[in-house]
Amino acid sequence: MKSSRIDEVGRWSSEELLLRAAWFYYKDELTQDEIAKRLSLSRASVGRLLDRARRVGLVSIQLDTEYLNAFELSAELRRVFRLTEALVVPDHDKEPADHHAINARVGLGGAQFLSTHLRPGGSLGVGWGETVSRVIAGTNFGTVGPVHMVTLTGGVDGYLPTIVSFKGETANADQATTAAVIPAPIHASSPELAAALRQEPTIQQVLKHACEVDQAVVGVGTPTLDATIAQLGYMNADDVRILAEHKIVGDILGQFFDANGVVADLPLHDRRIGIELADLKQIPKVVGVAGGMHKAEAILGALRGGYLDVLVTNEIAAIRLLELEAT
Amino acid sequence: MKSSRIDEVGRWSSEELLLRAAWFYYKDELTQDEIAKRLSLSRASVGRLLDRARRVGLVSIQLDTEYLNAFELSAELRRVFRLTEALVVPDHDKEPADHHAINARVGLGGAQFLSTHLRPGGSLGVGWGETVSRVIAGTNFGTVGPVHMVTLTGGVDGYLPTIVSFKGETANADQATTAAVIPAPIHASSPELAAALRQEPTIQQVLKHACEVDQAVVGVGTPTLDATIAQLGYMNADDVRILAEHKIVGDILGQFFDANGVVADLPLHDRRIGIELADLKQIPKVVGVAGGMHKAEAILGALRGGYLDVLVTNEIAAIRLLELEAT
DNA sequence: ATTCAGGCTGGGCATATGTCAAGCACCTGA
DNA sequence: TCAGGTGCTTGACATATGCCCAGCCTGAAT
Repeated sequence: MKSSRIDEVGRWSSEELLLRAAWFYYKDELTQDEIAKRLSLSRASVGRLLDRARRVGLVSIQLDTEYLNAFELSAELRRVFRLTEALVVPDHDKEPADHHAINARVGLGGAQFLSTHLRPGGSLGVGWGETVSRVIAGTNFGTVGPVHMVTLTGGVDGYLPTIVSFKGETANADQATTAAVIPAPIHASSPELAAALRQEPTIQQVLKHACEVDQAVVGVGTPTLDATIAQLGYMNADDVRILAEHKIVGDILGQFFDANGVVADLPLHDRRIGIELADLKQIPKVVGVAGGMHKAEAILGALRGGYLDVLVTNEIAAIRLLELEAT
Repeated sequence: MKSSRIDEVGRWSSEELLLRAAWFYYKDELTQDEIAKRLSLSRASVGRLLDRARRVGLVSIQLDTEYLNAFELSAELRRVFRLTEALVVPDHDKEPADHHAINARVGLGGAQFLSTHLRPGGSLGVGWGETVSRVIAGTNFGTVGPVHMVTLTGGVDGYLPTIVSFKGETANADQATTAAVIPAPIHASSPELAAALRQEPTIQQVLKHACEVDQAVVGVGTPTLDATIAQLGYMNADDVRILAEHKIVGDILGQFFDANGVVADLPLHDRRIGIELADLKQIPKVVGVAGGMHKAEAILGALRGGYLDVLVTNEIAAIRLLELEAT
């Protein structure tokens, strides 16, 4: 038994073993038992191998874009808001789920979108927020080929560690897929500090790249205390009050806008580090990822402002958006 | 029970239902039981839905290109034969499997390659043969976006019906993905007829397009009676004898070449309808798909002739190729 | 050399999945 | 209207998978 394992398995590296197991299972549709026999290990080990293969992203499951677009709500969103594409992830429960769960689900939708629409060798601007971070975490860059990622704002210290950390996860992806990160928070503690940071050559350079990416993925935030941006301390109750006075409905990349998507003139913006929404508009394909009933008004503002070319959202938000726009 | 099914499920089209089930299962990782509950149908039905979703290609499973390339044999093939890429599909059994099984497996590999390397809006030349037909059948064009396919030779009446038939399978794929087919067999019954067919404007036009595709997928055949081309009656025992006299090792698109990949001057070629191997060389990325011990010499000839930029083969053939080249 | 921690392995059980035969509703043609 | 057929549902069963636990090996610290 042991000798046979050395003969059979021993000469393969751990990665080759993973690959073999995954191929046998997902392509040849062998059962775990059969794989175990052929590889001379226990079925449990094969199960563990497959588990690992899924975790590291060796295997990825995608749904057909055609079908996704055939979803009725998707077609309506495209028509009503003149979007290039719209992806609506179906909800299962009627009752409102918690924000994090929604973000995770919609993030998966964003990942699905990127996985099928990213072009190798292209550049991808990465926005800020929990949902975006979910998107990046869920996207399998290995299947899509080398991509150059650039952050569109500061805020690496918040929700974006996945970008940096993912490089080590896959075997040698770092050769291919690169990431340029703005080394600053999204909001500095004072306007002066923000201005100083914006002058930094390293930051300036990334900002310049950020304006030139061919695709970008951004979240849409709400002007409330439970928003991630507030939870992380970039915004306090006073700020929220001011936002309410200005009739702000939401933000993208930390820039707040009203129901028509017009960016307001706010003190908060002076402390911000990142590209402007005007710059964002110049990016050929901007993918907005946001879901949940509570974000409907914010998303609507973003759509009216024309910042998004593609929207990834969930069912309930899509329905609400169409209701709001119909009235 | 019945009324609830009408309420819940009745208003969704069959396709939306399919999509929902697939999303819940593959993205949200719900169990079939949970999906059944939420969709108000039986678990068995959900199972059937998922089965259908897989069959029509709504869901597709891909392996990470990085890992595939990390496979040791793949790296060696690339190095030794100076290929852009090489995909080696692992074998499970030592004993030689039957040709059809090998073609199916390697074809799946080709499909995996195309799925991750096709570019939407691009054009794909499609060669002739059982393996190529497997590749096309296994490739999910829905996930990759619109592709324009062109046949590189005649022979639709033989092994290529999948190209035509697949259009009806997916919902509205025909809008996006197109296919131009040379309406002729790969070998006409006489040189005169072949010449006449080659003059046909419709055929000429497709041939012209065929030379201009940016990618192509072709098989590699052997000069033997059990080859598909012979089985379908395009070649008889006499032809095979002549091929042997000319020291032919294999063919691509019905053009036969020797161990160095040099195309021989054969009467058989006068009856052929399709682009020349010289034209094939001009295509930026030519993917060769062929596997099995018995095809090693043929593949080696093709590689020496420099016709292929990418090779998809199986393990045993890869090992044999490297052995042959080493001596 | 010894001991301990950590990680991996294989067995066994609970759960999830694939599949079959029987039954039911709906459609069709007489 | 009714008999027969078609296709879908259901429940039950066989199989496959996920998961936990105890045992083993390995490597490091003492």
